[in-house]
Amino acid sequence: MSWTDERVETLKKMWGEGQSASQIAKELGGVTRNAVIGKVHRLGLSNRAGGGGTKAAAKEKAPSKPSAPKAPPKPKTKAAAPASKPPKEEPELDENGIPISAARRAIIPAGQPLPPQPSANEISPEALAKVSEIEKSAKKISLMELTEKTCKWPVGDPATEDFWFCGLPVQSGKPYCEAHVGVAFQPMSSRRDRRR
DNA sequence: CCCTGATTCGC
DNA sequence: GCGAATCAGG
Repeated sequence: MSWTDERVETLKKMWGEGQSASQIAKELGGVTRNAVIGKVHRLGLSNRAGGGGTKAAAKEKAPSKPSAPKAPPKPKTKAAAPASKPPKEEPELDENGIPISAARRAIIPAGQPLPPQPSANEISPEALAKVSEIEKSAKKISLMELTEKTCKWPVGDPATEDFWFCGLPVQSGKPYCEAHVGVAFQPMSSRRDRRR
């Protein structure tokens, strides 16, 4: 794949929207996130702030190897694991030693945390705005499509067709994407004014 | 371990 | 110019 005008345009657009390099790479297809990042740099828009030339991101990398011709710095020696591979799918055990049935996995892909809809909660307007924004581009996946890596934030009314899960990439080990993590784990400052 | 972007360097 | 490998961090 080459960087056609269209692809570059998509790249710029998505990068401008704050999409991650990996997401952009996935969208474009045929490229890795490295390729995307590399292109971003070559295009000179590595910094999303840009505006004023504030080269704040002056990260000093250790020059490291001024003279180290052939000194394997990273012996990624992944010693070939012998072969203790009981090919049979052993019933994976839960943290409590409880076997997890495949059926159960299918039903509840990533766990059970069905989040509370903070509906009328007082959340940072910014966080809410962010959520509404990302929900527009949410993948709108179904329950069955949830994985450990998809945001499990439910949107809409489960009793209607107008119900789906965010599905965007989760931040880390969290069950939600970054935006939803923002509203899901609110520090604590809602019910404080309950002046009794 | 998952992920991020940043840099280097052979192609 | 390109992007894999690597680095440095969250």
